[in-house]
Amino acid sequence: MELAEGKLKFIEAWGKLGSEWGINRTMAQVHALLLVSPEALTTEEVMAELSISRGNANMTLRDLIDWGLVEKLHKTGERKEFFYAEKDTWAIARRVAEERKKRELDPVIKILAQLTEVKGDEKDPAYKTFKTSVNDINKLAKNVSKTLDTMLKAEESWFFGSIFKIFK
Amino acid sequence: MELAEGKLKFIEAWGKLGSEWGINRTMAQVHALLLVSPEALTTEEVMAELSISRGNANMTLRDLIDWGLVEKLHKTGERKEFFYAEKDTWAIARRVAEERKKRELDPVIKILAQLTEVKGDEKDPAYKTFKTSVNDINKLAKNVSKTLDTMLKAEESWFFGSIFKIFK
DNA sequence: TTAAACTTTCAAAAATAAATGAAAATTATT
DNA sequence: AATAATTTTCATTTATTTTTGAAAGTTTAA
Repeated sequence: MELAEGKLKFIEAWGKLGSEWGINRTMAQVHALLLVSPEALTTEEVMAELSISRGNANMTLRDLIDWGLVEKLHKTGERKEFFYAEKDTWAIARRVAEERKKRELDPVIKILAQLTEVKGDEKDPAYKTFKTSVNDINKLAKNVSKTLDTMLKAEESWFFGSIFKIFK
Repeated sequence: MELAEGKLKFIEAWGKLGSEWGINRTMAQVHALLLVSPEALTTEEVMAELSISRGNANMTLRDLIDWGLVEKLHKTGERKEFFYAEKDTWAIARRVAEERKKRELDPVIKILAQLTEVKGDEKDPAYKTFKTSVNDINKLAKNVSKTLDTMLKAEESWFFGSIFKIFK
């Protein structure tokens, strides 16, 4: 396979995975494009490579910056802005996990905590089932949260190395 | 908070979380409803509780069955079908992880494997960056996959218990 | 300060995803 | 076998998400 074809396949695959996980397809594609680009790209270049509009490119790049996955660079003598993607895969995974935890998991945990406070008749099966399900999910969510926190603090080596020693 | 209000809040929160993670909002809501229902419900009941159409209820319930989260029951003397949700939170988490891995992660890993085969000029920065990024992501994806496989085989206690001993 | 270069915004349009509901298909009952 | 109950399908409608592109805003340089 040629580089050009591989690049397209990579961008396509990354975009598909993103959209299946609730991330805008274009955002994932722009990220993929920047990931395989050795140099920082301009908005114009992103627009041309992916055939997207200026507005879309601008908003998507801004989102990627918000996610901490891309940084804006200025080249001396150049007027326009350049965009460069963090290339460290482990750092990327951490940023994404961190951001989604904060944006999505944490709010749910807050609501679950409130729901464990719901009072009712202990004899009522509807109440008992509600309470059990909410309590169990709450416990799971808190454990996931705790595990993520630990992973986020850990170094790359934790994931790529020693962790597997505890698995048979 | 009253049970009725709590139930609504739970269904709403579960639906929102689902939609943020690429799962149809209604599907997550139907799942939430069944999770807090002590008895198996009929299609009619699901339709009424969530104000959705028969077609929607039917398709959603079928999807939940495909995901292995809900089972169809038949009550003696009753003509219609009843739907009951698996209540074990750990089992639910495992089913979801397993299914998404199979449906979404595995295909991407296949593509990444192909992309590591792309040949090119080792002097070309574009090629070098492509190769490095693809290789790194491939390595991460395979590690995630391996970790998930191990978790899927493990027992609940693994997650809720001993794992935390390795964390400080 | 003016004008050109560039970036951002956002209302409207397009694309995509989800829901409806009535008809068709299936299944059970008499 | 006819009919009644129930489930499934799917063309159409509705809702949601994403993209566009032109206008407004901003920055830089002469």
